[in-house]
Amino acid sequence: MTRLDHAPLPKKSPRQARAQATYDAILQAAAHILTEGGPTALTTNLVAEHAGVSIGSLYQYFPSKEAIVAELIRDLRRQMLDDIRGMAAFVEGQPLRFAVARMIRASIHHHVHTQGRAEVLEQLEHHLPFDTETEAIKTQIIDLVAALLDSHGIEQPRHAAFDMINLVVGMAHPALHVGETDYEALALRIERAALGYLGLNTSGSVA
Amino acid sequence: MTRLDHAPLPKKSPRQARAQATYDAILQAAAHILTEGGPTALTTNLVAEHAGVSIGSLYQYFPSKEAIVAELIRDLRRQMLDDIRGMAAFVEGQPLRFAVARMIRASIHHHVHTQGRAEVLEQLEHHLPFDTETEAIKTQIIDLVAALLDSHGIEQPRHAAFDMINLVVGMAHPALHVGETDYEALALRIERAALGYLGLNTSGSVA
Amino acid sequence: MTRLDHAPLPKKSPRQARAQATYDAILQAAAHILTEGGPTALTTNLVAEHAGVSIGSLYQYFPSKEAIVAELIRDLRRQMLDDIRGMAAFVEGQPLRFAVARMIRASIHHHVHTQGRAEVLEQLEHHLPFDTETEAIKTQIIDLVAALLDSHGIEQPRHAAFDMINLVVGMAHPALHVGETDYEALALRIERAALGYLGLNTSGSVA
Amino acid sequence: MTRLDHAPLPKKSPRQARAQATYDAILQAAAHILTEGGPTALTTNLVAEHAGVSIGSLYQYFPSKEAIVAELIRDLRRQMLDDIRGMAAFVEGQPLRFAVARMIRASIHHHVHTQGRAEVLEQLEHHLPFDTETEAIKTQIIDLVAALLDSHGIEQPRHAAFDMINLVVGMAHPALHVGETDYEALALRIERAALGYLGLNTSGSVA
DNA sequence: CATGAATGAGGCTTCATTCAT
DNA sequence: CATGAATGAAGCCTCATTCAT
Repeated sequence: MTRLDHAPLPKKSPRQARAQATYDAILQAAAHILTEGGPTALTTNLVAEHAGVSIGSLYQYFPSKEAIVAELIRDLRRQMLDDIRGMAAFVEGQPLRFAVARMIRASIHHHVHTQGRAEVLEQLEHHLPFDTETEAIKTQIIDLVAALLDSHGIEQPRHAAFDMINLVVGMAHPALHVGETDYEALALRIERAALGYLGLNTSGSVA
Repeated sequence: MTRLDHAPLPKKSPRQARAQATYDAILQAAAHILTEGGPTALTTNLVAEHAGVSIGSLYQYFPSKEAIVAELIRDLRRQMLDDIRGMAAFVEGQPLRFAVARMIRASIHHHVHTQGRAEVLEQLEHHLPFDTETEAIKTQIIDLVAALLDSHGIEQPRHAAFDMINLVVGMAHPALHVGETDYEALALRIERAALGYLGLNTSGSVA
Repeated sequence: MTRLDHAPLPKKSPRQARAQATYDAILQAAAHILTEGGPTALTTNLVAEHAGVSIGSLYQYFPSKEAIVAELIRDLRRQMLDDIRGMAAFVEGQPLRFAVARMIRASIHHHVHTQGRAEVLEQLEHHLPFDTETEAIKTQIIDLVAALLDSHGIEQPRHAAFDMINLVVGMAHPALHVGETDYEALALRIERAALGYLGLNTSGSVA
Repeated sequence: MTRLDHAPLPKKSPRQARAQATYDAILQAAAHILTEGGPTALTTNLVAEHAGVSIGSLYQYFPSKEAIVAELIRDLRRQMLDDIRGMAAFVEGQPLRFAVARMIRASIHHHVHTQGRAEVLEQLEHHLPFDTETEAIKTQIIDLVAALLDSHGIEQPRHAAFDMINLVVGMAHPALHVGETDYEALALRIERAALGYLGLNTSGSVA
């Protein structure tokens, strides 16, 4: 159960257009199977079939099944980072309340958009060898949020960023999972908790 | 994709003392393997071996591997319910702030106590057939918290209970996973979010 | 694949009434399971359960599963022999045509009466070690029929007896299996073949 | 106890020459094991071993053990149908006596040729889910014989075909099983019964 | 490079049988 | 003797991966 092996990287960077297409098809197929059938449904043969390539070809592009999952995770994290980057740029110079509101909506949007892919992949990530790039991205995400909080004078910004992300995800994810569709109402509820955490007194009370 | 099958129940209730010991040993072994090696490490043969019984004995008590996991989940939920019951009784008549503080500590304690078992089991629960008892317990947990919140005048208490539980678990769980050991500090941070959610203004600000 | 081992005999002759009851209950349970669920449904534990005894007790009376089946087969053959004996006595001194007619009806009756038990048991018999008693009974059955035929001047009576039995069973069994319920019509059809075999010209033609 | 499931079909038709060889080897091995050791000897691992392929390969071509047996049965029935077709064409326009004689010899030949495979497979067929193709073939066989009988003015030709087939098989099969090798003598005995059944008076009597 | 046939370790489960109580 | 807990060999099957064509 070593957790220190080298993370599985894609075997080779696709040089040609066709190769790139195959590569992408495999990832898409894997993502699709994962969201539809869960982790146990993800078999290399099924992925190859869905991707319309032979099992042999699949192994040309990925050294192992884990490598596919790892790449899926990296993709997701990259996209997350991009979203957060965009959001951070957008709220630059705006008051903290506004920034927090944006962040929460962005998070909800992200979850809805990736429709459950995030859930399964995060589960699988736990049982994958440590991946440098993924960790780097996660660090960047924390850093971005921390910088944002720091610029508003929040103490221990990295700590706070960690908590904030967990708070938002922790509340949004189960609600969405259970079928909640009123995203704005959900966002407002999460906002109360987030602002409370940050010590920004909210005007009214639920009680 | 049926989710309506019969939930896997233990096959046969142990009548002799020896049987009870075997039964317990199997569950303990399974829990141990799950926390140490994750879902993929959980094989029936390994469970039997760790439990010090034959594979045949394992199948005397559980009709399938899933049934073991299902029972583990039920155990966890029952324990959760007990903890919450105790907590609810303890905070009876106390102010909401106090109740919330207790609830958060209880939750953290529970997580620490079950050391990650909760995480894996919740993941696995998603891919198991619907289990009436487990769902019943979860409902009772929500009901208890909802009643608590309701007694303090919180609006939409069931909704709030759902959010509160996710908030607490969502924040506590990753922090503990990452190795945080200052439980009191963690509790205080979660408290700020919780009180904010409930609209109970906190005195100071982080900023 | 030796076929020469000793046939499995019941472990001990039951001396007491209770023992006899248990012994019978086991055989009945086995017969029932066999007719209902076929050979694959016959497991020792299930037999014990149906018989209302513990698996340990079952093994007090029968040394193995095969022994149960072997006893079931012996039972069936004994009953067959009895039926044929009765029939042979009944047709004593009657013309051959009459005897044949009786024999056919008796055979059909026997099959209907044991409702499929005969089929399954005959199949199983092929894969059981040679059983002296069963073979002895089968010989006696042939002998009885042969004597009957001989008394009517049929040549090579043992050979003819063998053929006659197969003819009757071979025609009756599939027809009954397919659901034929007009036993008399079936008997008449078989009779034509039997009489033809024996060289007793039938009055009319099907054509 | 459903009998309405899909019949087990071979999983994947072999595209390469190597594949076809593997496919055939599996079926041959299964047939061999079945005739030598009976149903209980037929294990997937043994089949794979005898076929000289890995167990994985076996499951590339057959989704289950039952599927192998089902295919063996279909093979046998197809071959039977072919034999009967040839025989029917051959006796076209010939007198019924001649046709019957041919049919009986063909049947004996078929049994000898498939050396007991028929016996075991017919037994196993009872415990297999309904197979459309097999049933279709059986119907065609009956139809062919019925047409033959009908062309000779036999009443209720389908009924008669059913009886005739059972008569012939019912007599031939046990005799051959018991080791009879004088096929012509056997054929003549069966002929007497068959002609008797059809109402074609035989010249002499056994008596 | 693509293909897909082949591999085989290993997972789940059954069930005849033994044996301590 | 009865009980039923325990055993474990052995069967069925999956699926990640390799390799000849």
